[in-house]
Amino acid sequence: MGISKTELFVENQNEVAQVAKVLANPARVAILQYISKQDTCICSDLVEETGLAQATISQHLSEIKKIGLLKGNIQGTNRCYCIDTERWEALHGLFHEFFSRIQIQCC
Amino acid sequence: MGISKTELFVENQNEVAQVAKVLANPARVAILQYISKQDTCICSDLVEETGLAQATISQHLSEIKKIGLLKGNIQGTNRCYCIDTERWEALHGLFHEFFSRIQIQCC
DNA sequence: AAGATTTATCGTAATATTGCGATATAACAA
DNA sequence: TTGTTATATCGCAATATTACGATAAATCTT
Repeated sequence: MGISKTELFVENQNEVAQVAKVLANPARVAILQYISKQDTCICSDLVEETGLAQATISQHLSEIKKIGLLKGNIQGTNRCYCIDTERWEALHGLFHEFFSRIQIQCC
Repeated sequence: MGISKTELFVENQNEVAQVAKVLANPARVAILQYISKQDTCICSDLVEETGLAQATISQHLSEIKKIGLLKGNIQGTNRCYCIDTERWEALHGLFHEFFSRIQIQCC
């Protein structure tokens, strides 16, 4: 296999899982943190910052982009990768809700 | 490859990633939600509930267990899987912090 | 135009994940 | 003890992920 049976689950569960999958790699966590901390937004010092190859970083960025977390202003050769605030807050809410909805009254 | 270079990243980043990996599958999300909603805690109607095979559910439970989210009271044949409240709240905090720490001042 | 710089994409190897059937293990019931 | 029920583990096949080098594409510099 290697493929999740998404059709068995409700949309919310699949969405949590899909976003979690993007966060499920320390490089992508680091990339998100790094991008957010740059005033300048002139990115891909990420290669130097993380020690990963440029191709690898580019791939990770595209995974992050897929869930709508990146807003890129392309300024010539230096792409400017920025976090999409609205989307970020939406995902924050998604996870907050997930963690809050659990009722623990058990054993 | 297929293996993340965890040595390149700080502990916090690896921890977020490790937990996210567990949440990165809709079956595990569903299992967590289901377990939390049961007053009774007599689990593994999970097989019937999710439509996945028993072996698969058992495997997912063991992944969830690995990050400390399950407290199992074994009562005879019916294992009782329960969510570990403290751990749950700790992970809630971990993700809340992750989402909050991002400063968005960019582009 | 020609070279330099930056990012994206392709192809590939190594490893991980997902899901399942078959079987093992453990505890209860009769 | 024997059978039943519930869960765990093993082995496997299909697919996904991770990382990288090589190369393409795009833009800037001169």
